[in-house]
Amino acid sequence: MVKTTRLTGFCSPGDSRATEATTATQADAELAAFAKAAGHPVRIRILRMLACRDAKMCCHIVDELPLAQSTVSEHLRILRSAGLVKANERGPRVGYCIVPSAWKRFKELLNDV
Amino acid sequence: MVKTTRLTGFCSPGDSRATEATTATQADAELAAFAKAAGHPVRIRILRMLACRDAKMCCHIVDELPLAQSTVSEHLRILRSAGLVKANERGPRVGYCIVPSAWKRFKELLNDV
DNA sequence: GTGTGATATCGTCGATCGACGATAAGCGAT
DNA sequence: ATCGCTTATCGTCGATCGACGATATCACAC
Repeated sequence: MVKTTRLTGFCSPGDSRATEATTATQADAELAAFAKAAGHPVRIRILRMLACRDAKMCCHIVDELPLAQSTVSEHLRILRSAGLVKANERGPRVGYCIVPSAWKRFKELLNDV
Repeated sequence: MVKTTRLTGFCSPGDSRATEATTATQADAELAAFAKAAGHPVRIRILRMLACRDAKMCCHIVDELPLAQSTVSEHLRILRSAGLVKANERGPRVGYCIVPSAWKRFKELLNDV
């Protein structure tokens, strides 16, 4: 009988998952997506670079890393598709910067676990 | 000349990466390892379960997830090898719980970026 | 237009992930 | 000692990752 009741309502008095397990699943996916994007040393390093100076250019990042340009571009694409970074397209020279709201949300989701 | 000076000392007044870029690389790897371990919805969900009630058993987790026992065990192994979770072995019944210090360190590293 | 420098994208390759079933190993109860 | 329950490990398979070189795209200078 324990298993049929599904152990619902065990958790903290938080509102987030009070309704249903399905609600939490969405937040889980969101947090997991952020974490996955951040789950590589090179991407952490890139994020750190961007946090220091806003709108760094891709070639600057390439210069500081022992990686091919295409590889760096790929890491930037991953960070961008996760919403952690955005590109201020200004011609062929793209300025990258962190998206503060996404970064904040990432931390909040982590703190809510 | 910009490249030779390595852009040191640009970042936040945090003490952690004040010394050198090499220091940051180590922190990058540590944070990336945490993030990578957390970078899967199922593992986030498991962490959430463990945060609610300390020392949950593996079979309870399996009951709540639409996954095979071996798969859940594998996710737990990943979380354990990242140091985020530890197992209180008590015979065949293993109680899993979060390692608060590791969790705290994860958040701190994230905040330091 | 043509050339140049900066990025993005494509195709490929080996490595790792994520899932599963099957099996082994461990303790507790019978 | 044996059975049953719980967990870990192994082997496998398809999917995705991470790296690269080559190529395409784009805005600006000329």
